[in-house]
Amino acid sequence: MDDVAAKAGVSRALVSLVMRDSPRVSSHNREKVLAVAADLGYRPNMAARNLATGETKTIGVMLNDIHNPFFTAIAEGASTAAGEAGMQLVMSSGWLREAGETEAIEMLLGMRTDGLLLASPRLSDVTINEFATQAPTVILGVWGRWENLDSINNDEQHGAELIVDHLVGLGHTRIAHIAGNLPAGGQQRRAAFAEAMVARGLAPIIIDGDFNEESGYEGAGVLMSLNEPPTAIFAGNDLSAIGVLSRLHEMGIRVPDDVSVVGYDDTNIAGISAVSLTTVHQPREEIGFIATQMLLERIAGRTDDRHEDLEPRLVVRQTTGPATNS
Amino acid sequence: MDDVAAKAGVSRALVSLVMRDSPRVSSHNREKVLAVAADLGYRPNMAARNLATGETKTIGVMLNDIHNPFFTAIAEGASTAAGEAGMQLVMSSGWLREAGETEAIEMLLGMRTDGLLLASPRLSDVTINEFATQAPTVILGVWGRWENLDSINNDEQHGAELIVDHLVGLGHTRIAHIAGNLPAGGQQRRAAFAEAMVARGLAPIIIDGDFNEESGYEGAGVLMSLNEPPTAIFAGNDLSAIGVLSRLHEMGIRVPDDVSVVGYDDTNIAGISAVSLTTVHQPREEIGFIATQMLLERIAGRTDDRHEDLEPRLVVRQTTGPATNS
DNA sequence: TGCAGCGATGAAAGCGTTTACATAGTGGAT
DNA sequence: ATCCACTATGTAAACGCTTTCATCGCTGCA
Repeated sequence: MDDVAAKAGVSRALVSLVMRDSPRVSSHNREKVLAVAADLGYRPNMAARNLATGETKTIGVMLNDIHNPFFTAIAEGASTAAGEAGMQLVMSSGWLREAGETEAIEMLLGMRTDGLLLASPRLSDVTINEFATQAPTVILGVWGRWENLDSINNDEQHGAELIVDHLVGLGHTRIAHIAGNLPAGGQQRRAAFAEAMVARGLAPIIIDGDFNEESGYEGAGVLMSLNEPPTAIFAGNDLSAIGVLSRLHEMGIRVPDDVSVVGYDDTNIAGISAVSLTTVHQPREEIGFIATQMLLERIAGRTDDRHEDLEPRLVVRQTTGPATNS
Repeated sequence: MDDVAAKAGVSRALVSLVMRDSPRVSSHNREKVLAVAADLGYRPNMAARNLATGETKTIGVMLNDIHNPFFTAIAEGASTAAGEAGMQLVMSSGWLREAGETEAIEMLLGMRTDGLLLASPRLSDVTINEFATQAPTVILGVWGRWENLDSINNDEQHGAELIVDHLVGLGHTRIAHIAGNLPAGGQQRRAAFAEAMVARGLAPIIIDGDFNEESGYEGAGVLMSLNEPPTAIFAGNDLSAIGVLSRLHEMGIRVPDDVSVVGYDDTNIAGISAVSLTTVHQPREEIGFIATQMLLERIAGRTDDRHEDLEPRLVVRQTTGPATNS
């Protein structure tokens, strides 16, 4: 900074003003300083600025799993909202491991991002509430007892009902669910499914999994080897539905002729014609966008907790069809 | 920090030593300090530490497009390598826009990450070489005249030959390529394709696109409306191949009966049974892993440039088949 | 008894900014 | 000439840590 000031023939203070583009600088000097800075490759040291101002103009995003297009879409929405507010995004992924998430969040907290956006963390309520005391936080995709943070969620109840109704309407009665694994969410999706089934007098078939392809793949294998295999499978999310499709395909089981498959999230994979997965739509970019706006409000000083619920919508494609009587 | 020192009844210096887990601290005091720190929710301020030490123990990763599973796989490999070396990863995405990439890199440079990993940037050679003077840099996925940085690449020449040979072997002669858009790469893949075709006495059909679904979708539409449409389409990467498949499906064109489709990268989408895309395999995680190791070496002081070339391998699945005589 | 070595201390400088403040120079309007 | 608004300057403190250095008390060993 000294170098720039010297070479531009102005004071350090002025350079500082220019770098923060303050309006109280003559355009003449502004340009001069910027030119010299570019020439010298000078770039303000964010660490120093951060130390001095106490803010980083950065929001930290922890994504449950960067492999899942659902989360990258959320990141995209977040990026847009942050950009509009002149903020940067720092992303980190939990890599589907609890320890990975903790590390990622610790890092973000360590770098003192102005806020924290947690996309479907698998940590416990308690842990998350604790993190939330350290920085303005918005969490999305999981239900829990939140304190001191905003949340934005999908109405799991309704989503599960949409799916069950759709399948029941097609004549299915043996419907299975490959559940995902999100402790903090209190297994809402799984519970909602069970409830919806029971409410219709049907027995919920549920096996454990995780929100990835492997567990869909494994789960489908398990389910189809039952004495009375299900005629429809509701996977925890699109990714695991893809796994289910692969396994069924390998087993020579036709979809939807023999078995119907439903996902959740409506990621772009679901829309591919070759896949054409029936799923529940969630406005992904919008979720990220709104969540970030809520976070910005919180950073700006809002202190009351806000909890938003988004209505899911069923998208019927070609992986669901009438049940075969067997 | 003062608070922790006070509450633990030790000096600030000692707390500092503990936080950096220096061996010169008695285990008694270490535990005590750690306990107090956890209790108080104290976490060293990275900005301050960074200012004092001049290093961040962080490597910045700029991904061409976070939506593309190819890049997230690379990030995963990078994360593993970084983790082993006690470093953190900060990711940012270029969102397929040049300005987005510049911003992302500027941010990483601003936060003074110890190194820069650029995954298929679309910026010009000149720009990238300039950035590389500011921090140890490794670039991957693009060919260019690099100075002062390491690179790791795919042998495009060979990859294109594999594809062309495969298709020609199936009897195809009208083979089209939907090119991607990476200025710095000098359009290597496109050139390699053209060369391979010409070498076999065939006319290369090439249209412009970008490495995403949309451009595959658009491109397929354009290609199939030609008077003499191609019998095989080589998309720039898997993502755009997916777009091609969708468009063909919509147009009622059967794959591979009417038209064969080939991708590039062998992302996990390609492997889905429902898609089963013939493509060229690249060891994604490994690329990220190796690139990060090279970067770590560079950070550690190596100054000579290293350029690695990885051999591609054709994975034949079900989107390619014999050419129909038409 | 003396000495080495270890663990700990306290003080102080430094990292690169921002920020507040007091000061000063330059026109232009009055 | 006088005054004001505007732009710029110089200084100094502060941000929260690391690092160095001289010092010190303790333990155990020769």
